[in-house]
Amino acid sequence: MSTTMRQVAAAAGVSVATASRALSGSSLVVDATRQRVLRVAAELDFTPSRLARSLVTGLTGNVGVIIPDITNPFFTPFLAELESTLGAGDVGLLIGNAQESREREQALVQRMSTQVDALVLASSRLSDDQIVRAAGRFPVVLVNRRLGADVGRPVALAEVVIDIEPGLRAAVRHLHGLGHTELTYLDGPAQSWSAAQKRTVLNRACTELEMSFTVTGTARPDFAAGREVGGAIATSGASAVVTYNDQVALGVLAACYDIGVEVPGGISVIGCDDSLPTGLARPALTTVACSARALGALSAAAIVEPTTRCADAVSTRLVIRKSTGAHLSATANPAARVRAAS
Amino acid sequence: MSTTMRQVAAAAGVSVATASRALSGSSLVVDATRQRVLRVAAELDFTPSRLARSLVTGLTGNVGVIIPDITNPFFTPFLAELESTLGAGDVGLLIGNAQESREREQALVQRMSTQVDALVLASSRLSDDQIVRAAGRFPVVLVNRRLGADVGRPVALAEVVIDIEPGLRAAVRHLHGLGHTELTYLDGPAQSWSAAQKRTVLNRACTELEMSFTVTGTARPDFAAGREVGGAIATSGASAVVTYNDQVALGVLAACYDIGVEVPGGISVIGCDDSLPTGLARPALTTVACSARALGALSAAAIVEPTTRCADAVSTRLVIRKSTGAHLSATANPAARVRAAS
DNA sequence: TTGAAAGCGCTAACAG
DNA sequence: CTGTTAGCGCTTTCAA
Repeated sequence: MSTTMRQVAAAAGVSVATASRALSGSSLVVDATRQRVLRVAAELDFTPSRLARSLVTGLTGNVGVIIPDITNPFFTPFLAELESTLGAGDVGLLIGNAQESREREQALVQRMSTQVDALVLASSRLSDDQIVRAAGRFPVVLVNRRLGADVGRPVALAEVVIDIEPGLRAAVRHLHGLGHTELTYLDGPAQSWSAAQKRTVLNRACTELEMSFTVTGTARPDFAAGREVGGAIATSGASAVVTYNDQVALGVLAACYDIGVEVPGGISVIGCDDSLPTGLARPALTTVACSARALGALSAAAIVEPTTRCADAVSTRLVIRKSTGAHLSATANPAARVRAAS
Repeated sequence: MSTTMRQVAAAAGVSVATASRALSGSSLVVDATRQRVLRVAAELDFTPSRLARSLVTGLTGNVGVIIPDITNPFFTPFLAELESTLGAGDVGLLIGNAQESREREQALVQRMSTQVDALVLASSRLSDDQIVRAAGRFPVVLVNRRLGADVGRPVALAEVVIDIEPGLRAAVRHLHGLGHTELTYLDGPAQSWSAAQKRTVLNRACTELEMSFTVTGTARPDFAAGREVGGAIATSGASAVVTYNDQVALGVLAACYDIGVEVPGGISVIGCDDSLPTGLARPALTTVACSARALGALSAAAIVEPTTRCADAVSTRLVIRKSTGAHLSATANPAARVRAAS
């Protein structure tokens, strides 16, 4: 065991109460005493036990964050921002990786429940019910997800979402303006709220512009998954694809390259997030930009000052680069888009 | 506050001690009683306080992990593996992002010290001294870093490293066999132990094969940094580059593409880690493969069974793909490698 | 300004 | 098998 406050108090010739006050910077202790206690504490390499302190104060000083997949590069800047913002206020982060599993996520919530002051659920795969129940035990910040309209919203629940509609609508308008009459959406995880959200918005936007709309699923929202299905989409007659995120789009780009479909000549590709470093995608990816860091900052704010009970949202906008272009061969045989070389 | 064990005990008509025993699955309680306690606990939605339990047992059930940059895609599979392995044994993970700063890392160690059973320091930027001191307070697993030979090794310290030498040597031999007579190493963070390690090994290997060796630094070990310096290297007469990691290599590839230097025609590029999904790099990247997940598994093992005090290591091997090729124009003007188009 | 004492929620002897 | 008792290390009344 390490040094306890009792030892410090003894060594400094004061009571534990006084030592406690001195260490916590209370004004109810005369300066000379404080100095002495502090010096002794330093000499003894004393670190106060958070556990004991938490037990009596009821505050732990850390917040839990649960994400579906720590391997997903969208979440790491989110976490980094959350951590640096919160860390400045000396709160620690307990990070849980739910691995896209509801059971695992629930287990993590359970496990964290007694050692955090608040919980951030990012892209949660839990049911509305489970979330409401959690929010009954401690403050919850729901990120990139909104509760159904029918459930009673608990007081201790904040929602931080991505306002995807403007960006996504701009994307559809952009494609429409380029002469595309159809759109394929390469979807994300089945349980994902934001995937459903994107589906809905795209569907509506396409309907309004009289474009046909198709949804195709992927196993996981990553490069490999995009690459797996990208080829089939490119050769199936699709002229424009919007993907769940940039990783998937990158995979589609790679697939197109593999089979010799030109982008944007043969097919236009639009990603989501703008999470890729400049120059990584070839051609440069047109995408619905949305800052993961901003999402993290907003989430942190929702914890620090739970004043604003209204739903916060980070904005999105279309960033047009080189992966989208005019729809040239509307009536041509899809196979014609495949270069002879392939 | 939530339900306490005292309330459960009262409702079940037993003492707290019995309730505690029933809940912790002790065999010293008759089955009927246990059932009753368990039922009541479930009804009251009771979750035992980890804090209180930890305070008395001295065990927290969580381990801390500190990494220099959570945004670095090498660490996320490492974390994922660590978490899933450890999580199976019901231990929680406290993750700290040191942001490449020694001060911040030390602060995290301090903060975690009273709420973890062990600490994993990955690619630590701390001084040997600080690490030894930490290991004096609780078990430490040092990952991708080794203490200097002169410091007294504490008992509670395990080292898990990457055995980079075989892979890196194979890389140099590979280039030598291809006719390259010089090698440029694009280095990682200044404080990084593994960067120094790579420098040393490459230098030695080059000397042995009578190849000239140059080291160039980057700001951060990521794509953007690689892209920034990649162009200068490609046009400066270098015929072969080994990078600190795959992200940097990817940046170099992008830079070469930008300025029109062919890979491997104009320059050969070798990465480290093999962390990129298949098909991401164009051309496919020759790399010194090393599994971050294996590193995570080994680290987890070092915590679960601290039996093996010997240094564990994950192996590396050269994976030859398409980014390395014969050194064609040994005497030609470097500028000649730049395509006319650029 | 300081100290003594109570207690946060739980576990672990020790009796019964 | 079960209850009583004593703390784990700290904060916080309440007195002095």
